[in-house]
Amino acid sequence: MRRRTTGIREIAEAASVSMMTVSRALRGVEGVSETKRSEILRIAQRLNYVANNNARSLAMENSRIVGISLPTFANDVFADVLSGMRGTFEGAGYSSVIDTTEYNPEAEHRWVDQMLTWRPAAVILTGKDHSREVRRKLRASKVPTLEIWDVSEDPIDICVGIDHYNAGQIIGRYAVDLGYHAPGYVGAPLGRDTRADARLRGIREAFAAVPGSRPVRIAGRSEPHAFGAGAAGMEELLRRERTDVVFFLNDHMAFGGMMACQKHGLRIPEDIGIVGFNALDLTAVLPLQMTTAMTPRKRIGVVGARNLLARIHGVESQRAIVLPVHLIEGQTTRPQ
Amino acid sequence: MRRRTTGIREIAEAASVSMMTVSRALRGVEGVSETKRSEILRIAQRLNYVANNNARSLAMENSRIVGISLPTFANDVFADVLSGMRGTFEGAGYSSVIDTTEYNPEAEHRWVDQMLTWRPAAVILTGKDHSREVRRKLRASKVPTLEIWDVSEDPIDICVGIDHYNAGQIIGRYAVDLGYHAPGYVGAPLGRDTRADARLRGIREAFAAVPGSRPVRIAGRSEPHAFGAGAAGMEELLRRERTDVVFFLNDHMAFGGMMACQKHGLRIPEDIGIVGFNALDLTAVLPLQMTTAMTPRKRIGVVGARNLLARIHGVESQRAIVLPVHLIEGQTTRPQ
DNA sequence: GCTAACAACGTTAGCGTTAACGTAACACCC
DNA sequence: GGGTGTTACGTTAACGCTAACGTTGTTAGC
Repeated sequence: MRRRTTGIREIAEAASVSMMTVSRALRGVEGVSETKRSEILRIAQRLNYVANNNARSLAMENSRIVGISLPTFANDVFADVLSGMRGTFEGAGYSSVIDTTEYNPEAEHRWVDQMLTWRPAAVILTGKDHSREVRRKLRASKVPTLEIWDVSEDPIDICVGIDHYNAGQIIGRYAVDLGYHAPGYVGAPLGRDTRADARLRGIREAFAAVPGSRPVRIAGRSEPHAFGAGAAGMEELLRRERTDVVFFLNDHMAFGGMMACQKHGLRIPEDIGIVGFNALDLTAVLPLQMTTAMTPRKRIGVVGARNLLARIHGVESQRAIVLPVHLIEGQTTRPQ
Repeated sequence: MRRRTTGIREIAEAASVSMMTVSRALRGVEGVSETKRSEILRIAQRLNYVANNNARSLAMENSRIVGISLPTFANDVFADVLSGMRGTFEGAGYSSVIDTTEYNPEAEHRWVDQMLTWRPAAVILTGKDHSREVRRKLRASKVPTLEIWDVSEDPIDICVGIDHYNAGQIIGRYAVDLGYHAPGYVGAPLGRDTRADARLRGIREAFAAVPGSRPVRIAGRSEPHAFGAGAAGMEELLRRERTDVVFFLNDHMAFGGMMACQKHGLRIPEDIGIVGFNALDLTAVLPLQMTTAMTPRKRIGVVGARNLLARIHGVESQRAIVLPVHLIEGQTTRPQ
């Protein structure tokens, strides 16, 4: 039985020191003279040494991995959140392992099971709605857990996000104040994206409070591609009944909806109002500035990562952090 | 010194069998009677057993992880490629660990170093251009390696992608055939995205072959957001000189460019032609079907993953696979 | 009734690393 | 010169799991 790969034992032999000294030298912890350390590093390099993280994580009973679960990559929102988080983690020496659930709770459950077998330093989930089992397992594992994008009064551990219901109210009330009274909504099928559902409730609430307003008509599309789904949802709404303002799940869908309106000869905002969500890059280049809500996506990532790092290091902090959403009064709704 | 977590030893004691039997039962390999297997699984469940992948990977000297390196998440192209790959891997019991390099070769190098410490079952890189060290380390590690999106005559191991130079020629020649002769290009700064650079060379080549054509004027933007970058690049081009057709790095940038044209009162396609790339979802909802090139993104993912799996299982296959790109003759260039 | 074959287990020896503890050498201080 | 630190190491025993091989019991075949 022969050794095949070079490990710290081989380095130790080559340097005539103990394995422990090599381990210390490679990790950069104290207890080794600078002379020896640099010699050991040189030898490691020469032997093409590649550390074995599996062995390290086993010995330390915890890995420097942060697991991140997102619903989808096909959404600029999560690209922004990620870019906010990744930098912070990498700076602190953690690697992130990302996966998507495609809005499927079972996939999330499987992912958590799989993730925990790696003994991660922390876990990040999207949203506040998780199966009872997922919550139980994460809490039992004692792994620091961060929930992002949505906020909960009873997070698994800590959470950072926005209040989606309130965001819905904000854009809903704005439309109400502009005199709209026949609202429509185009999003995903109910139950799929619970954050979007919460916003819809906020919008409904805003209109329900006004006498003479019709309830919000909804059309839900589950296509993976936002632009097409927005256009298709708008078409469906147009076929079914007249609305004077339509809210969309996000800006990309809203743009798809605008294109459908244009195709049908509807002028924006004269004939119909359009309200997006998120204030994505797209909205800035349109000839009509879109009415939408600016969500602090990058900040959610940064604040979340920072708090989670503190949590990993044992610092207790605020369990739930709500970041503000700002309305953008654009030109796709009628002027005041 | 006490045991804290429950491992297969605890299960073995509770079930009055050896650790090895538990290991076999949990892994679902043969050598255990069905009666015992189900009993062991029940006990494992009851004891809240969570497998330890670090220990398993250490013992097996290889993990069931596939590392995937992408340039960015802020690009629908890679979301499509990913969705094509992920399904295949998960079906085969592999987890994917995704990271982005943000087009930075050093970040890629660091990522490879980090990845190899996990002893992955395979590694996937984007593009064919990697530092000499990265190539050496991956080859020395014997880890099956797949390069996607671009193709190379000398891949590290295997590759699946499209011929970007040829794709550039295809859209370039199409524009030449339509009679355009003052071309422009809006993309990323040269050297950042080597695939886009190859396409630009193809476009240039197409125009260079035609007498009377001006060389391609270029504008490069490095903003992370495609729509804004496309608009800004177009503005820059308009400020500098007249062009009769503009190629963009991708469809989203092209749309940004179209909006800039509209702002300046330029009609499409009467005053200026617009050519995108990728045939993303967006192009289907526009009132003017965009002239672009359809790239087989999902198929790259599927074919790549399948070939890589074969490679993991020791099956030798074609080292380089080139998939076709189809021109979409839209309405943002003048009719024939 | 003996052997061969096989299924169903158990034993042993690692996998590469680190934590915890031990030790030798030397300095320092009255 | 005895006690007390401090620095720079070394030794030992895990960490949780699996590969390889060994053992036992049962059945089949003649």
